[in-house]
Amino acid sequence: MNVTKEKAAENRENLLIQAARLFRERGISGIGVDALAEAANMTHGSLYSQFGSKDKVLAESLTNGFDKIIARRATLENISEVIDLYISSAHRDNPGAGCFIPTVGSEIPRQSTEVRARFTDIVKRSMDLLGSMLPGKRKRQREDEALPIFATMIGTIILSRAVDDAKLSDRILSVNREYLLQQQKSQFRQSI
Amino acid sequence: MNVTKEKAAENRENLLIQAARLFRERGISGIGVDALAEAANMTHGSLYSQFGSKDKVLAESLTNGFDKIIARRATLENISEVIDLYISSAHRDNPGAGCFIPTVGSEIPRQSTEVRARFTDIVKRSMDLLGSMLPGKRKRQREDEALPIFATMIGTIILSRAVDDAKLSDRILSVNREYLLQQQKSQFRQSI
DNA sequence: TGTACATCAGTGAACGCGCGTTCACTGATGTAC
DNA sequence: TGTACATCAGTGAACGCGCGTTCACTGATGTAC
Repeated sequence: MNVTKEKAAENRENLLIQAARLFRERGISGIGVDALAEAANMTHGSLYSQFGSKDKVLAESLTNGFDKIIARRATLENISEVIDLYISSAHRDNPGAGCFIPTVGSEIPRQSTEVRARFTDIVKRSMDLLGSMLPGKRKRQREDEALPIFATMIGTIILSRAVDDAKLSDRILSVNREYLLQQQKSQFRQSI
Repeated sequence: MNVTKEKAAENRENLLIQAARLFRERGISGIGVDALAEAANMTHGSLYSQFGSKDKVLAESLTNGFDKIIARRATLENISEVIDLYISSAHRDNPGAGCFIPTVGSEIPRQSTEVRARFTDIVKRSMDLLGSMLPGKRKRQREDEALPIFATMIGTIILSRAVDDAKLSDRILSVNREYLLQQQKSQFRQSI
């Protein structure tokens, strides 16, 4: 080893950070092993020495990236804050730092067993997190309350990014954000 | 020409049908020109003679495919019927015959100007169609009512397809379908 | 503490393969007279 | 209606390129004595 164990771990972590960004920016089949390695100042051979395959890089970067999103948002307690953050132009315009689901979600059905399992875990943890901010009595009930909100947020970001018309994109964001926030308010009134 | 104009138009139409299916089944970057041509019993050279590029095939197949979905569903008048059809295991399990948005939506931001324009047109026509089934007084208002429903349907199908757990997938479908249908009912009651 | 050796992260050339696209050519269809 | 020619959908070899992966090798770090 011409590098300390510490340095190797640092290189590995750096690769995962770049990979998480690039998969979200360009899609799974839109980024190659060479480009992933280069973004982390590695050779592709070094990437293979660390991970063994592109698929493993994807699997690891999904979990690692999601952990980082959660850590960054640990202060959020209110579902309305989450809705505001998620359905925002900042999120729409920065896929590389945002949620994995709208960026790689439609490629997941064609991925390996391991990648699908990791992705499913992300979905479950998201349901759990959103559910913890909702008023239902049982965990299951809270998750069920979270599901339509979750799906709406995902669909909204996909539409707002795909559309070729800035005004329409802003409209999609604001209409759906207001819809979800309004619904939360009336839900809250009902529960008093 | 070793083929009549009629036969050439038929070949073109056939290619578009196969392309619309394959783009939805495997994603835009997941299917190659050779495979597209082969699925329509063409050579890739013939495809280039007809379309000039993969991008043009995609652009044409988006519009052509969406027209066909609309034609097939011309009898639908009720938003609840649309929700039932869209958020169904049949739709989840047959991406090749379903809506384009959950399958290619996240790849659209990286496509050509023409493809993005075609896709935006599909989004606008979908908003218009869903809006026409909603009670708002003005067209704009009806579209705004349609947007959260539209986004929820898209997000729901993406989640249900991506997830590696049949029970969870079914649950996502049924919870979100019931949510939207229930919401329509209460909306309807309010409007009487 | 000094020496000998094992480890293994990282290097970079090379692999076969499929990608999107080009191009010279074919030959039946369609058209002009 | 018959003949000569233009059209152009379709053919298939070839292009350069990037893909994911393999592999023999390097050499500083880490370890055993």
